[in-house]
Amino acid sequence: MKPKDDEKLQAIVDATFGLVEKVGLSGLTMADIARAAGIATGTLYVYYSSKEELINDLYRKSKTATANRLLKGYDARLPFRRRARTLWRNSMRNRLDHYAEAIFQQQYSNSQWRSASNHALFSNLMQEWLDFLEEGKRQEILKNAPSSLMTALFMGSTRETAELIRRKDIKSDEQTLDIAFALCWDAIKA
Amino acid sequence: MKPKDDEKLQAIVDATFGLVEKVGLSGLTMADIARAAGIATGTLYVYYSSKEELINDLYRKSKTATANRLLKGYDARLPFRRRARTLWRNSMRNRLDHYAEAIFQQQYSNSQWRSASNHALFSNLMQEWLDFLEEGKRQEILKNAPSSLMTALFMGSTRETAELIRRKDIKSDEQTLDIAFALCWDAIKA
Amino acid sequence: MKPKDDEKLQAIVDATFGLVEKVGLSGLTMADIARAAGIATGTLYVYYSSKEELINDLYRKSKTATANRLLKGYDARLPFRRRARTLWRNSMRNRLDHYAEAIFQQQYSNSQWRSASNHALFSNLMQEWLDFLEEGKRQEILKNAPSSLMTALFMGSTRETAELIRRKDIKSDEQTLDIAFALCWDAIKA
Amino acid sequence: MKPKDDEKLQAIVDATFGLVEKVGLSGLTMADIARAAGIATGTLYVYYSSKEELINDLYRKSKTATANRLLKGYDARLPFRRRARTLWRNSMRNRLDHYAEAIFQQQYSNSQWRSASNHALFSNLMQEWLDFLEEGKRQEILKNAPSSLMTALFMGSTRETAELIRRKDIKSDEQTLDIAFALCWDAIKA
DNA sequence: CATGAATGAGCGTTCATTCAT
DNA sequence: CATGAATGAACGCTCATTCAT
Repeated sequence: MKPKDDEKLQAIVDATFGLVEKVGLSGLTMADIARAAGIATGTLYVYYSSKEELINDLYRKSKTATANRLLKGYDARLPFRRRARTLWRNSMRNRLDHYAEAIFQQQYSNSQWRSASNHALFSNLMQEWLDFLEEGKRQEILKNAPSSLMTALFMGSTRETAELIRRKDIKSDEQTLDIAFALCWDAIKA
Repeated sequence: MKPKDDEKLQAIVDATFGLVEKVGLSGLTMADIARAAGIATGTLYVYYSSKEELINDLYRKSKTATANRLLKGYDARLPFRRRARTLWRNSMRNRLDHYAEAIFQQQYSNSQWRSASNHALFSNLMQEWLDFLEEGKRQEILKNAPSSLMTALFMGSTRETAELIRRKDIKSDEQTLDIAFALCWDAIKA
Repeated sequence: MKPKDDEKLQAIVDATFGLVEKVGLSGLTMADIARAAGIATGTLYVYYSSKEELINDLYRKSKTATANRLLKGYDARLPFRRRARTLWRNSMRNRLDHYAEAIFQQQYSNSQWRSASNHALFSNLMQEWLDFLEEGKRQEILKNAPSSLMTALFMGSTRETAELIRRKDIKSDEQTLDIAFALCWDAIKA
Repeated sequence: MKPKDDEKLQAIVDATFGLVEKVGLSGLTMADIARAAGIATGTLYVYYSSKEELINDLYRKSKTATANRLLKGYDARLPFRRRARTLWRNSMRNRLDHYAEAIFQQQYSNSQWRSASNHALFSNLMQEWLDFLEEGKRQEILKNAPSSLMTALFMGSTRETAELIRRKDIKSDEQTLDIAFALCWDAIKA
């Protein structure tokens, strides 16, 4: 008996992220994914029963991986601003180091594939972030504003900073990043 | 593009925006557009030589209309914060009142249709905005930060506020909007 | 403007009957039909929105044509046995002259495509036949047996006789056909 | 065919008949058969080298079993009409008690799988039936008509009667069955 | 100009069959 | 022998584009 091959599954995942970066989520075809993964089209259906399942599973995998990366080095016992900085740096590095995944997540959110179950998943993953915001508000370190606005500001900042670095419009040295974060911090602090 | 019949051209434009709101940019088909505009598919090709041209022209039209709406009531002789407030309110109202266009612009930016010429167009239209930011920085009213970050913060704020109103998560009375704008203003002011 | 082409529609119908005779109903493919009809696969969908619609419409067309052929020369004022003979001969000739249609109808009845609406249609077409049987029973010319059994005997007789002629197991001269019909008549007469 | 494991072979046969009843002959897939039989798809190919072989073998098995059931209780020394009645009852019961097989045989006859060798097989199995008809004709108990017509009448009668009972259109008591058989008998008797 | 029938490459998916384990 | 992952041709169907009318 030949068991399902983890290498092939990983090849499918990698191929799909790579293709989304090149042709966009709506330009994805099962044939292209199979070709890029080095397998036959039919083999795709051994691992995923439909294109929808494949894309939703990829979103789940990607969200989980992103969450882990965002929380890397995060320690609730550290000073609040230091924790904010860690989250900000992690978020920005994640966008730079896993650009294809970031593109995928963004396009997925506006796509026909968005599913309710994955939206709930998103909520779970973001719970720690929302708790973080609430703690900041309680301690009057952060402004008492709707979390959605705070999140938009924070994410907008990391996204645009990463984009500027990608385009080599700004350098990615310590000093520049400190300034960029400082702006974001001033925006949300009380 | 040969605008032989302005009424038909307008029907195509309106039909396309309406369809994007319903089925998304990637769900658009030329047949659907023609049907919604009340013409034959072949006639579409009298006005636009391809789907790509149609979509790019729509993006241009939409961007121009948006720019005009954003600058409505804007007067360079008014106090700076008052001008910022006008731009912020215009931006938010634009998202609420022309939701289909907002959806279209957002999906266009992540799509296979994005063209370099239209990206440049964006810069032209936004020149006034960038001048506005530069003036604020010069007068030390705004932080001296990259304009892209400022723009991200400003747009993130109007987008999320509009979204909260759409979902009826917050009311749209004067007081609430004043608070929402105040947050944004604190974010960018020096 | 180019209107839908009756010739093409007829080509589709003819091609499909011909293919069913060769490869069976379950062996039908849209690509084969298009090829045999001399058109592109996409064109098939101008005339029928799905394979199901095509097959159901063909069944309807075929049943109507069959009904007309069966009733050809039938006159309610003629003697009963003479009318029975007319129906029997028509049924048998129909099977010989339109063999592909007969095959199609038979396979359709046992297939996944059978639809309720077409079953009702069948009832309408057969009403005259059932009335005929009832009249015979009332006049005590026919046995007072369930119509389904009478129909099975009658159709079985015409089907098998036609089949024997097709295989050249028997001749199709007047005398032979008279005997074959006489057997059927003895079977159902009172 | 290598019957390495009779239990598995029987499981395949049972599974296939069961599936044909549910999804029809053209809806059969090797994967479904294997799943229903509790084995792997590859194992199917140990017992049958192709789908065609499987189906043809099933047809052979089914025909043999049917023949045995039809001849059950048949004794050449009994009176002719009594023997006819036994054959008629056996045929009808067979259709009711082994409906899946009856469906299979009927669909097989109109399918792409029909093979010449199995058609010959049919003749062998039916030899006794044909001898029976010839004996009846010789003794001038039966009409001197082509056996194919007699067979069609006889089978049509049992098939339709069984179908009426299945649909609960008629009862299956002794009296009703006696009448149904009487009709058939009148049809073929001299 | 306007029409909509015609086109055919390409889509997501299925499935009989093979073969490494 | 038994397994089930792997294969790829073929399926029904879609759709941007063309073109005869």
